[in-house]
Amino acid sequence: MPHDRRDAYYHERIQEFGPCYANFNPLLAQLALNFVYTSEVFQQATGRYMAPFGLSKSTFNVLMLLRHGPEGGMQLHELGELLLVSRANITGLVDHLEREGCVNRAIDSADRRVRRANITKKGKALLDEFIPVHFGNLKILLQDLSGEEEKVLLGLLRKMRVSVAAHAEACGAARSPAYRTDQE
Amino acid sequence: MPHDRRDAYYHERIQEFGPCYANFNPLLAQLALNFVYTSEVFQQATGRYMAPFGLSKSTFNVLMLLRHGPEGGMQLHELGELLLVSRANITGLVDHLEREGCVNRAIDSADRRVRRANITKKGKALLDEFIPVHFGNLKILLQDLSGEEEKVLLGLLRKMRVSVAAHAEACGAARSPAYRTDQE
DNA sequence: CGAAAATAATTAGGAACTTTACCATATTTG
DNA sequence: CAAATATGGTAAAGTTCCTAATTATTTTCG
Repeated sequence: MPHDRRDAYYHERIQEFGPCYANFNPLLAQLALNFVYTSEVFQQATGRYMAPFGLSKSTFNVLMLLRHGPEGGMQLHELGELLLVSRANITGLVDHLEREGCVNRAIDSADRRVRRANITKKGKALLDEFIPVHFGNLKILLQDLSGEEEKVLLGLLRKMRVSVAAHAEACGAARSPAYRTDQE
Repeated sequence: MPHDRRDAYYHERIQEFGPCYANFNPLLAQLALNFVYTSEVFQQATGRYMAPFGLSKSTFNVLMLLRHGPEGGMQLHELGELLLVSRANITGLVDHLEREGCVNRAIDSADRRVRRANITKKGKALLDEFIPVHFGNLKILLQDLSGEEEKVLLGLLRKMRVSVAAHAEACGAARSPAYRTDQE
């Protein structure tokens, strides 16, 4: 079943080795290891062609949310919640994007504590330039999956995420720590 | 289809917004965004309960490879290749694990350039303690997926990884940069 | 109303991970 | 043996992320 060396190391011995443990479930074990591994491979490949555009996974996420999110921009606070990072971190990310002119901050007229981050023309132009490259590369990278497989994978990823999010509290892994520490 | 706000933002407008772009494929776009998002949620949840054991995604990967990898340990160089990180990075990771007594380095008797990293008793004991917790938590986190779904997901993740790895070169995202810079 | 609590964002300080570039040592090759 | 190659390590730097403390603003409620 495995197709490369790292997967093979995990696979070969986990079957005989696992049963010593309580809670052992070889399928879950393989799934977790392969999920992390696949995400490393995928994000390394995409990161490689993002870098020349001055984008990283995080800054791309911010720009995509601002572009596809609600009109009028988003509160930094809200961005942080969606991206699962602390407010301190989102401040830094927006600083970075602001320095490059892709985003601006505006004080919310209704609540002056709030800063709304908006994507600028330059930010949109950057996405306009990057996204076709991204889509083209995704088509290449994922070419061995059929459309049907992509659809199934997308559905399972969503289901997995919802499950993990719903049950994270049950294993002491509730929410972003940034929102835990303040609130109790 | 989407089950949360971040996914919804992407989903709602990408359909109408995407067609402006060359290469647009809404399925691939959703797949990429959801893959990254799911991996953030999953790794945040697992990271939360790993931390008290002094483990991170990277150090856990190293220990798992040393435990399940070949007898006699692995070359640092080989570890780096498997984990897709530079030699400088693997040096640091092994330093860290060595400081904590979970790993030791031994000079290879056949080739004295080579250091072999081995997992120690303490490292094994740490895994012995952590893995049952990990498996228990995985069972909780992924409880909304059926066994069949887990099997399908595992298969698709492997297929996706092989595809990405095979075609990474075709979009200028060949190998770990560490192995590119030195070798040409 | 006005004091206390809550909320939004920032700053400061620091840890972890990662990279590139360079260096030291050991091996292989011609 | 000299040159090229291979393995590891060190140094400097950047990114991402965190916690804790601070500032400004708004909300709550006695």
